[in-house]
Amino acid sequence: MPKVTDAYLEARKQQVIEAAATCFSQRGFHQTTMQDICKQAELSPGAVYRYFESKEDIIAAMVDERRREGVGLVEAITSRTEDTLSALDEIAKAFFSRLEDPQGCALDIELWAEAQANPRIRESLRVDMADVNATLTEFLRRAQERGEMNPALDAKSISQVMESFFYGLILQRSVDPSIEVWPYVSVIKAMMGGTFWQQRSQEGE
Amino acid sequence: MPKVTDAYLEARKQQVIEAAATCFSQRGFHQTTMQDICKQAELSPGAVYRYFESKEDIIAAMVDERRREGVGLVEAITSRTEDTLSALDEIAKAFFSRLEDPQGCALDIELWAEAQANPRIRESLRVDMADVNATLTEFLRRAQERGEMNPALDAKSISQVMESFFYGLILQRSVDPSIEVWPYVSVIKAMMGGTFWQQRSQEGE
DNA sequence: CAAAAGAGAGGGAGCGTTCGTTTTTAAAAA
DNA sequence: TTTTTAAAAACGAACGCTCCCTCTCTTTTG
Repeated sequence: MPKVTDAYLEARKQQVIEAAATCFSQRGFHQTTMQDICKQAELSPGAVYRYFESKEDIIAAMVDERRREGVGLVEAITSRTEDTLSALDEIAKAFFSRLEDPQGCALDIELWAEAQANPRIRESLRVDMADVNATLTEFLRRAQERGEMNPALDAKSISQVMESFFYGLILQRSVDPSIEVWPYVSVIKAMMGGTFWQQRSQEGE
Repeated sequence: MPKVTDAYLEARKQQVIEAAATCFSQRGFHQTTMQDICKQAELSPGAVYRYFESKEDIIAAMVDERRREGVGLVEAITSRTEDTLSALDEIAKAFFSRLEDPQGCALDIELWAEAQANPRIRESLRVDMADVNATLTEFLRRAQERGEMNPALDAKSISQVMESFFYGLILQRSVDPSIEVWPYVSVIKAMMGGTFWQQRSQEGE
């Protein structure tokens, strides 16, 4: 009879996940201790273990949360924006605005490393990346059909290169945060604009 | 009087570093134990600790080794090849051939994660990446001066984008090894060719 | 033969996790 | 409303285990 609301339980879970995310981004998965997470969450070990079975369970929950956040992004934009150029612009803006969150970037990098040896995380990440890539690829393919983009290039590969623009900058900025985003983006625009659309190759920037 | 040759000592050190690299690429830095490394190197803990003061010391030594390997690469190519296009081709070939080494790629990813929380590794990596970027930037700048490339774009940013081509593919292939390199490279070539050189924008691939 | 090199059991610390206890909760009883 | 009550939730000391590293002893070396 004395049972707290589901919302309360959910809030506690969130509390742990957020605390874990903070710790993980600062010290990495395997260097943060349960004590670290407990202290950050202001909860005792006993309480934390009511909500998660193990440390690995917390990692996985945190990954799934980040996954849910990111996946719908490209889908939402490509489905509501019909103009190719402005859709790509929006996608770029959405992706690169994630660079403003250093904790999120640090977690992403930590995640890539963890995925190497942890099949559970690896599979989560694989599905996530495959989803994003499939959506983007389909969008580019339609643009090619409409004659807006060079049809000689493999749409899937183009998506992969576009994703690399983003992943690569995350990595480089994680080592040297002084790297400016804007000049980097203008190079991308020049590359995209000059190659994909059959128009004059010089557009300024 | 009973002292083994310096070459012998050096060989033992190498033996440990290589064993560590194997373990690290399979299980990650913090999940491989000293016992793992000892077993892989076929040496006892006592022997290993004659050559390295700590586990962290082994990690750092391994990083420095990889660093030395990679740094001279771009420098060698840009200094000996005067033709811009063929130099870029060679650089691309050199970089992407590193993808053939899955252990090396896994180590790189592990390293990026480790650099987040480990200042010693971070600094190593930062210097390394800055060196490569500086060499590539200087090369591109000269090409711009010669009028071979669009001078409106920031050479340093172009270098960073080019590095992203490589880093991004390492990451994507670490999660999904079935990704093909060749179609990816042909997209890069289209992007580079169409934008940087002032010539007809359509070249096939 | 004496010093260097290697072996490997074990110390000490710290980790993830458990579990007996205490506190809080919300419904039932007064 | 106020009091009671029993289950849920939280606490935190401590367990067992594993890890890094040391230290003594043995083997190898020139």
